[in-house]
Amino acid sequence: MVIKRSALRAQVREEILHRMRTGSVKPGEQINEVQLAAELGVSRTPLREALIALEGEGQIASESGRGFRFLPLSATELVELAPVLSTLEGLALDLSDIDDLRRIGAELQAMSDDFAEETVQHAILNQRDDSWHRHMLSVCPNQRLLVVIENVRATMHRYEALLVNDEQLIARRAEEHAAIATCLAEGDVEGAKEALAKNWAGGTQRLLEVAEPAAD
Amino acid sequence: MVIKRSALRAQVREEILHRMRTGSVKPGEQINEVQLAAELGVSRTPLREALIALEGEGQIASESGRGFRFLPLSATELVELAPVLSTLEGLALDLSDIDDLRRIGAELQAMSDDFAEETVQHAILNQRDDSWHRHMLSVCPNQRLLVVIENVRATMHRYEALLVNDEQLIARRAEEHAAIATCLAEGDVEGAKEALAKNWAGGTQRLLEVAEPAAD
DNA sequence: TCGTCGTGTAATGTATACAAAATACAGTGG
DNA sequence: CCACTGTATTTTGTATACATTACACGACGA
Repeated sequence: MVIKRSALRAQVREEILHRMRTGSVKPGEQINEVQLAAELGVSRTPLREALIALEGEGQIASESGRGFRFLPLSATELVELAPVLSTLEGLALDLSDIDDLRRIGAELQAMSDDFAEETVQHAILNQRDDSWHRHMLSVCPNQRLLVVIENVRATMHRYEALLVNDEQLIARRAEEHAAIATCLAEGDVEGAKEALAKNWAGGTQRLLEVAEPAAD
Repeated sequence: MVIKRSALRAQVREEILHRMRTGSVKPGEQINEVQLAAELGVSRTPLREALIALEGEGQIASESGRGFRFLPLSATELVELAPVLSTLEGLALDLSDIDDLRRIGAELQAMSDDFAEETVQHAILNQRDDSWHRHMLSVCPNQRLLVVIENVRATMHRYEALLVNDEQLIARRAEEHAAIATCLAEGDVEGAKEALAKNWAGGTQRLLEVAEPAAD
């Protein structure tokens, strides 16, 4: 086993990301370094390092002399991100070996059945959604593309706190994923890309419906 | 005028990026913080902050306990990045207003003529290449897409030091850009996307030819 | 001779201290 | 009463000091 003794700044970064994704911080809120550092039980140094790393990743904003602030949620951002992501994942499918996709398609079908299972925590659900897409992309040979996709997805993760346990929502996700998987299993890449685009467009749409208050 | 008193870490970040792009640092090289900090005339704090920011941007690597190192150049990376970039820029064209593209196309034609001018420093040339593409994307309404594109381009910038003043190279670039511009001016988006893909594929190909030693 | 262990040195990671900026606020003048 | 200015306080940005980890090197034993 590879033991990675993670630095404090890595742990702090994870904790901040976690708070952003569980909605325990107000988007757009100003960050007080001393306060947050005390809260996390570390000095300002690793905290600032974590904040700067997140800024580089586009997850946090800073203004010189004025410190850091969480990025506000914006309907525009979400709407803009969807076509980017579906295009990139579509490219990933195009670059993948067709036989690999057929094989993976079958596995993805089994996974999408899990989505229809009894009610689960939405955190778990998002995690499954993640691993589903990751599994779909696992046969794509273009590593750089996967990195870019991961970055874009990270940006969208900021919105996941808006999702609640909505039965209908869960059902639709299961349907959509099943549709994609079926296309892949049949080797119909074009159909899968189309279904993928629908999946992302629908996903953002549902988020927007839930999140009226988070106007742009 | 908006005066932005840039923090030290921002200046340091710029300087490091500059060194990476002018080839004055060895790719893959380990970074000695105290040495580099002394060289830049700052303390380790803003230097480390700049390094961490660059790490978040994917421009340098770090291993906990082992510090920072410049990323090695890799032929694979370059090859993988080309389709990502051309796909994204193609998407940008798809999302742009067709009339805007026609107008911009004419302006881009004029700009591509400049590429054919008398020999210029390759730094200047890259700068022009940049502003050419940026101008092409200026009518794309999807701001997030532009951010993602900028990130990918930033990664490719690490390779620009490999380019030398090669007449043939310059000529081909001028041709390719002119081809794209012509398509846009005629409102032929599909043709432009095709030419774009050729441009990026060709660009990376030329880099690879020049840079045999930088094997993966 | 090779491998292992232990020590010393140099590097990174974190905490604290200091400096400089931005904000809040009270006082003054109109 | 409002606007402005100067000062106090808070907060960020940078430097330095300390702790801890990784690395190099040499001694010891097999």
